[in-house]
This record gives sequence, structure tokens and C-alpha cells, in this order.
Amino acid sequence: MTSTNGAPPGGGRDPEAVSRFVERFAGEMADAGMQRMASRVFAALLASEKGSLTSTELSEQLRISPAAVSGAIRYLTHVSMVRREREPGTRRDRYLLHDQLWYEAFGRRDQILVRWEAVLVEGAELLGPDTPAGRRIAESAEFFAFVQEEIPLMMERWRAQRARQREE
Amino acid sequence: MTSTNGAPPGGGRDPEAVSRFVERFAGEMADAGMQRMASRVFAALLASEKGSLTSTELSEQLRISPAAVSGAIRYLTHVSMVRREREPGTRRDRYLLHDQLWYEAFGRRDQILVRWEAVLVEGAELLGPDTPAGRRIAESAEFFAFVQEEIPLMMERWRAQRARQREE
DNA sequence: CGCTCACTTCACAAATTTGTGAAGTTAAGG
DNA sequence: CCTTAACTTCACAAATTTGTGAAGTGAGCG
Repeated sequence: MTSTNGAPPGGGRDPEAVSRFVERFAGEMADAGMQRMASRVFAALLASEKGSLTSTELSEQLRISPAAVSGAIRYLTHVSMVRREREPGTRRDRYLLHDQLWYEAFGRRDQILVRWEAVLVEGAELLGPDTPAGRRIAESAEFFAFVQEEIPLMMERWRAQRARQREE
Repeated sequence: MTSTNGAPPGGGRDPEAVSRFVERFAGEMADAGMQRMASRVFAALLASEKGSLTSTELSEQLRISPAAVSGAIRYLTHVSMVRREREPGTRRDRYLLHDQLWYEAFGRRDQILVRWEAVLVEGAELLGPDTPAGRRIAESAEFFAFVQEEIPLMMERWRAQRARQREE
């Protein structure tokens, strides 16, 4: 393996390259609909040494104002992707990734499905089960109900696979 | 059952109520990150009698310009949620929902996961497998690989369940 | 107790996104 | 072929979203 890819020779981090990764992944998340600053903060945490950073560190690394960090963190904690912790003996907060990272994120998605299903069930009633539109909408509602059942099962399989890999 | 809910007495559609449903569901989709006009057009098609409408019908029902319809349809066809068909003998296009509606939509989501995984794999190499950050990112990549395997299986189960319900 | 530091909130300016009208393109129909 | 209808593209205006600086809040330290 050469040093044109992978970890740099010295074993240290190449901040420039890490930043490119952060911005690249944040870009993907933003494309998928997540707020831009929230995406950047999340990506920065993901690429951070310990999976946690302080507000000041985020502000400096991403070149954004403390206010922007605050806004992003508000969103990320709201959707349970990040946890806040006071750094003992200081007046600094640390923002941490959840360890069961994607578990949390998907749990949140689930909430969306609940709302969608509810609206669709109402719509299906409105149109009536004897109409094509009513049936179409009812089927959509059933699909989202189905997915809601499936996701926890899927996450359980992930947890199991993860545990297996860890003990190898 | 009373007429305060469900299909109206006459058996016909209540355009006012249908419109409320359309806007309500479109709102949910928009909240989840989909373009607003695309959401509205999609919802209108979902609630339409035959699962298809012409550009003019969409334009009138949603009170938007033909240009807006055009833009929304461009997006929806791009992501395979809607199909375009020329209405024979006229110069009108009809826009149709795919019959395997959510099947298509989820297939598209899959594409996103492919890209995310690729970026993460690169990031993991960059940080190195001997670092916490590298391992964290590698695990994320593995998670998305896992989900990519799971989704087709899940959709297959949905197809099967659907088929079972239909023949009952 | 009062100062200071770390973060948050707020009002606003900048940037981006969105939808429109108007002009352009294509194809059906005479 | 010329007209016209149906849709698309484009440039721009409007609306929305986003991020900032400045003021505010409150916890820790002296």
C-alpha cells in the first residue's frame, strides 16, 4: 500500500484530507434532505478522534459561528443523533455521537412513517374503500405499516450481526 | 357510519376534502425532504380517480403554472415515481403513478445508500483501521451495506404479503 | 456576590430555492 | 406547410431558508 491513499505515513491525521471527507459526507447527507449545518456537524463528529467535540472545536474546524453550531446541535439532539454532556470541571459542553449511531437515526425515521400512515388512513376513509383512489391510498397506508414492523426486526438483525463480528 | 367522516353520502368525491388530504400528505412528504411541488403533484396523483392526471388537470387542481407542473414531473419521473404516457389521439401527456408505487420509490433510496457507503469506505481508509475514527466510519459503511442487502428482502416480503392479501 | 466564560436566542442580512411569465420547441390537425 | 395546442426552458422576482453578529442567560470561579 502506498501513501497516496489510506492513513498518512506518520500515522497522524491529515486535517486537510479529513476536512475533505467531512465536507463530502456532509454533502451527501444534505442532498438526502438533512439541514446543511447539521450535516456538517454530524460528519465532523463522525470523523473526530473520540466521536465527540466541543462547541468551540466545531466552530473552528468548520469555520462557522457559535450560533450555527448551537442551531445544528439543537436539531441533532432533537433527532437523537447526538448527545450533550457537560465536561466535568469546566463550563464546556461536549457533543457525542450515540454509540448505537444508526440505530437512533432509524428510530427517528420511524416516527415519520407513523405520521404518514395516519394521514393515509384518513385519506383512504375519505375516498372510500369502494373507489380506486381509496384502495390505492389504503394500500399505501398498509405499506407504511408493514415497513414500521420490519424496521425493528432489521435493526435487531444488525445488532446481532454486529455482536457476532465483535466477538470474532 | 355518519357522513361526518368517510366517503360523502352521494358516493361522489368532495373536491374540497380531497384537496385538503392532498395538501396534508404533500406537507408530510415535503417535511421529509421532498421538493414541495413534486410532493403536491405526487399527492394529487395518489388521490386521483385513476392514478393519472394530465398536465392541465394538475395545473388547475393545484393552482400552479404549467411550468411548475413540468418541473415537478421532471423530478418525479427522474426518481421513477411517475411515468409519462402520451394520451393516444391527442397531444396531451398523462402522468401515471407506478403500480408498484413504493417499490420504485424505495429502489431509488437504495441508490443513495450506495453513494453513502462509498464515501464512508474511503473515509475509513483515510483515517486508518487502527484509529477509533477509522473504525467508527468503517462500521457506518458496513451498516449501509447491511441495509442495502435488507431492503430487497423486505420488498420481496411486501410483495408476497400483498399477493396473499389479494387472493383472499 | 459579581465577573467571566460558554453557550443560546434573536433580529436581520445574505444566499439559496422556488415558482412564474414569456419565449421556445415539438407535433397534431387542418 | 401553416396553425395551434401542449409542454418545456429560461431569466427573473418572490419567498424561504440559512447563518451571522449582538445581546442575553446562567453556571462556575474567585
